[in-house]
Amino acid sequence: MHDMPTPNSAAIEPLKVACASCNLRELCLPVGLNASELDQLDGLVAKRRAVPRGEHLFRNGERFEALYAVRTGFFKTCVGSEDGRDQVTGFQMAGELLGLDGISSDHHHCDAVALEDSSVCVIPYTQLEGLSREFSVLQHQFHKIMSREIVRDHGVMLLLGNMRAEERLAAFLLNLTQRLQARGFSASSLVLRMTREEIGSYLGLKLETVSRAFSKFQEDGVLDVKQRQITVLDQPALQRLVSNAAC
Amino acid sequence: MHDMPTPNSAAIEPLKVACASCNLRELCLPVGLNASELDQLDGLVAKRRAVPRGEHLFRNGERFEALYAVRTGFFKTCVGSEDGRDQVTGFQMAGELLGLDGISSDHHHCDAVALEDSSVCVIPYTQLEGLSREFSVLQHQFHKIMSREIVRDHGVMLLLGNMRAEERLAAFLLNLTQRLQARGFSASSLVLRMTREEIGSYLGLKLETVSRAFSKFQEDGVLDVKQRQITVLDQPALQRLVSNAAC
DNA sequence: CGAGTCTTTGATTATCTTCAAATCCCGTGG
DNA sequence: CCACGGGATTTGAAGATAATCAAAGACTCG
Repeated sequence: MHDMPTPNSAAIEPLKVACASCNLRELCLPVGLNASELDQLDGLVAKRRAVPRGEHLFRNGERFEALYAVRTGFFKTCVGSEDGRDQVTGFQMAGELLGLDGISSDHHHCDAVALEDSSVCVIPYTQLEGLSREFSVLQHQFHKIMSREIVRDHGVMLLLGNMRAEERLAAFLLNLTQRLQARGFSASSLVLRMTREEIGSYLGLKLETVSRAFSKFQEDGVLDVKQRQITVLDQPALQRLVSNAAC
Repeated sequence: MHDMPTPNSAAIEPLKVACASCNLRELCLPVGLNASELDQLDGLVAKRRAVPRGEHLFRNGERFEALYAVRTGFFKTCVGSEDGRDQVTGFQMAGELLGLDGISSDHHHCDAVALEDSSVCVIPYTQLEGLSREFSVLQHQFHKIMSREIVRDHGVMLLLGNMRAEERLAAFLLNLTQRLQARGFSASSLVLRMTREEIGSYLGLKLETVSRAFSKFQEDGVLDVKQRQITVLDQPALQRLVSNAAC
């Protein structure tokens, strides 16, 4: 036994990470907290965990103990149908919370997988409940995050229920660029961390259909597509596709 | 002006309704509370509101003030795409909570419409946050309800993304009968409160497709369909359809 | 009883999936 | 440094599923 994290399992780092100095604090759980409250939250978020690309942060059925805030990297969550094939339910980037589904039954209801080398803050759930009984701002922020997830899911249901392939892909790309922009990245240039198949699973499409939609956007001069390197050339065109959905 | 509720607007009844004596307390927010806690929750849930069939309980964009627990009746919630057509995101029956989407931004993000004459308990949200800071059991129960909604939504995403028409309808009917059974109704006989179009909107299908799926189930002896009166004749067949989905 | 809504059913069409094969790309090891 | 291997992506052709269009029939509510 030695101190190095084993290369093939998610390493636990007992490293202290201060929410107070985290550049994600305006996107994450600490929104609105004052200095003293931040300090107490930091006492709770004592652990960080590294998750190498391709590894699970947690699996469907595992006991739920903590929420995870993405610090760096990129995740997908998927639920599995009983026979094996699965549905990607979301992609999570820095500042977003993973594991909310686990509260309902003390067990996780989906898999969370890192799509690139990532690290997360571990937020022990019982302690979070305790602290949010003390600080109404934290309580409210936590509730807002859960509610936002519900609103997001309803948006995905609208997408899956009413939109056609190209409209779905347009909505997906706009959503991604918006979130990247909120984190200081370009609104027009992005590198996809997921495969066509994972995009397809999220959008309720087969990978070939996703690929064809990308090609169509390329032909139409809406996107420049170089494998996973995407440049948005005509954002209004994407917007129009989404707005005119289900006409 | 007179005391009668106006027939075309949801009436406000200042009637005291005791959670403590409500036969839904094992399905609703009060789960796990002791007598004294129940009493305090009752102090908060002071109002009941009647919503006639076809009326809105709240609308997309309205200010969010309170959650609503369905006391009697049946609701649908829908989100609208920008152009007009909308997606039903859920059907709610007795003991289920409406309005959770509103927490995220202090405004409702969907419409809630009564599908039959209904009544709800009004739960002022700020007060609920206050009380759940005092009672950890209430707090946890509330979190579980939000988390359960997220898990449910992920299930719908799986349905919309991976299942074919008949599989979707089977999953829908099994879900309905399970919830009705939990409320003491028959697991094999039910009256649909929604139109084929509303079912279709929820399932991402057109009303004709829903109708054809019902006819197919009737032919195959899986269901007896008399308009909205449905009898499940072969529940295992429905289960198989759902389990084998996306093979 | 009648109007209007809801539902069913048939025929045709659009969209997406499936199957298949070629190509691209990245990391690895020689 | 370059060739190789395997996963990822693109593209084409054929087939399946659900949408659309259309019309008739059934039920509900006033």
